[in-house]
Amino acid sequence: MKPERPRKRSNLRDVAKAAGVSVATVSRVLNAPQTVTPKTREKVEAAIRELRFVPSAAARAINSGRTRFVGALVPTLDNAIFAKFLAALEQKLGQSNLSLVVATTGNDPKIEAEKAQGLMNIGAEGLVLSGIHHDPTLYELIERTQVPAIATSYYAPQYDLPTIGYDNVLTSETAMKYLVGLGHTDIAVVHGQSDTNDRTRARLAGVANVTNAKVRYYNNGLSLMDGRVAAREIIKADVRPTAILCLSDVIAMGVLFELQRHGISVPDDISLMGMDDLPGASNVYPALTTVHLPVSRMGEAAAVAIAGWVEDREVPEHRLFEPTLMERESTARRS
Amino acid sequence: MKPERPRKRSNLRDVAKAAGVSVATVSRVLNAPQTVTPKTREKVEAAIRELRFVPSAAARAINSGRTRFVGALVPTLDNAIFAKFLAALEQKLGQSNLSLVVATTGNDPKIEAEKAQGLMNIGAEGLVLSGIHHDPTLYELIERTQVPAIATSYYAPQYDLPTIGYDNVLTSETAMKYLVGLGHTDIAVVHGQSDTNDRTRARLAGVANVTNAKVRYYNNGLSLMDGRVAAREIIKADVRPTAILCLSDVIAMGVLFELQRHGISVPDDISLMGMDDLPGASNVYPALTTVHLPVSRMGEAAAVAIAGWVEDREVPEHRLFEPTLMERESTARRS
DNA sequence: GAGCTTGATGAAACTGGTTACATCTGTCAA
DNA sequence: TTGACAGATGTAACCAGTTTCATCAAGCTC
Repeated sequence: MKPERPRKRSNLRDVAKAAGVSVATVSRVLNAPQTVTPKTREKVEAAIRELRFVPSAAARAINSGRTRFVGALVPTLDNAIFAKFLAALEQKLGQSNLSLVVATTGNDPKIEAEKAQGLMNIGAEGLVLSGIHHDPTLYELIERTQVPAIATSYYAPQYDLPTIGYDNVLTSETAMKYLVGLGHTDIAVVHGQSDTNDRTRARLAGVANVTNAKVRYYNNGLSLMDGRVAAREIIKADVRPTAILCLSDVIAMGVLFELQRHGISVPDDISLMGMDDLPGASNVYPALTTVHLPVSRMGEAAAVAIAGWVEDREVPEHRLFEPTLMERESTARRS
Repeated sequence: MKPERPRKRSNLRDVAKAAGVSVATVSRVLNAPQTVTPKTREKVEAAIRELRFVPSAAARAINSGRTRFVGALVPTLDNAIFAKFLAALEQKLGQSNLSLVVATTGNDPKIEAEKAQGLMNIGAEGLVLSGIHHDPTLYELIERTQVPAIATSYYAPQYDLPTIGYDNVLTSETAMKYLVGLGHTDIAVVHGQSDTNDRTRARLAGVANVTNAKVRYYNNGLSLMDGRVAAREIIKADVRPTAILCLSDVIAMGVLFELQRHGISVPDDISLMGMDDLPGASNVYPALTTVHLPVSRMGEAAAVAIAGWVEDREVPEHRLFEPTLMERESTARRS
């Protein structure tokens, strides 16, 4: 019952012929209708409808040199932190009439480099990267194509690419100092893979900067389940730490749920602290003390930066976003 | 210190001239290197490096008629259900060498139609929609451009576009029947906006299909905070319901946290059930009884469907994914 | 009625690739 | 020695738009 597929997509010349005008006139109807007499315009518009003409994006792009989309490379969409970032990025890019192509890298620099190449192959006008740890191939790609590229989630003013993000060292330092300030001297730190993730590495460095506490490290990935596994490890210890710092809220929530499961009260029996301030953090019970990272504002800033670079060739400045301690219910003074 | 930006991007002819060969040869070096003598190939490759030549994606696209990306329109990235969907979609599309452009609509059909137009303007080869409730302009766009488009999260075999998704009516019916089976006859149902969201509407219809229980409805949006607000409402009632069914896990978790905050035990004091089976559901304490929707498999199926349509003009079949009851710890027989 | 301006339209060049077809060179068999 | 054939390369057309510049007609002034 479907209408037969027209043998071929019609183009400008087809329309011009059908309307009895030149291609230039059709082009004008499309881009500057007011310069065309209403009478001819209507003829042309009728032909366009008749032939179901849809201008080819590629042909436009070849003339303007613009494709109007940028690519973003993130480790995963599973973690709300990146989803929130992309939401803000996409939202703000829309204001500059730019679209967002998303590619996930699974934290693998090789895959990231491949996907970046793929984005360039389809015509991305700019790249938004996560972190500052990338494959040489990717740097070479950026160098070769001279594509505008910024690094996010990480502030590093001496870095080759403009960075827009946080001082991840300071972030965990803030958290550690807060816990130490509450009297905790025996702290479990739960984190994700540090080998491929520069933010985790920086956060671990921040932890190490605070020397007046004993720290035990637990490395178990970045998921809720990983947090739960870590919690089981932690409570098995002969002498339990008095506080747990998780370098991501997702982990912290996993830890919290597992502690609850074992009847361990937070913060009465043990203090728990997260990092990122995801929507869940303020809503769980007890509400999670954490370090707020303004990920949405960062996403917007990244959008503005890459848009300005792409549109007006304005190379953006590095941009630092301050973390804020969110003191809530999951931490208490050491009893 | 940066090297001066070359006044202009170099193109095929520039390279050809520099290497002392024809444009055809350069093109061959790019696309079929084995057909070119090693000696000439090297000359050309040297020129390419020298001039920092990068082939134009648009020019390629104009010849192949392919842009190699599809667009996905989702209500939001804030809810993990869509993030998971997109993750699977992007992942699987990659296997067909297709990229994914993401656009968020905020559940507004007008915005959705605009963004869809935007996606077409930049050359999307296919569209993946959420749900089956769309603006007439969007249908018109699909009709006019004849772009492959599928609807997801919703199975509706009589729908114009191929649908890949669930029977949302059955999903909530399953949940209701389970609760009734546990002896609950006074159930609170918490849901998001039904005016713009067809899935919510279908789920409400499923609830209404189960008639042997008294149902009280609470409408408060789809966030954790909305769940908490609903919980406060629910416990204010003179006679509390014995079970709460939330038409989304996010809401259910919000309800759970608020109940915990008020010292109300789940499931001893009240049974709680969610829907979707997000990663959080199985990890919270008590683990949430819910209806599992295979969102990742659906995302993969959507990718395969749209890829097959775009690449091989195979119009996909409607595809139904079965929900599974996940009986966990948050529900109990009515005491 | 000649001269000038203004507005609408068309012809053709141009964007940057791919590719059909022609040409040229060299090898080998008859 | 010639013809056949294969392999490498070049010429030019082609994709589907935009844009420059020329042309032409209408309207206005003097």
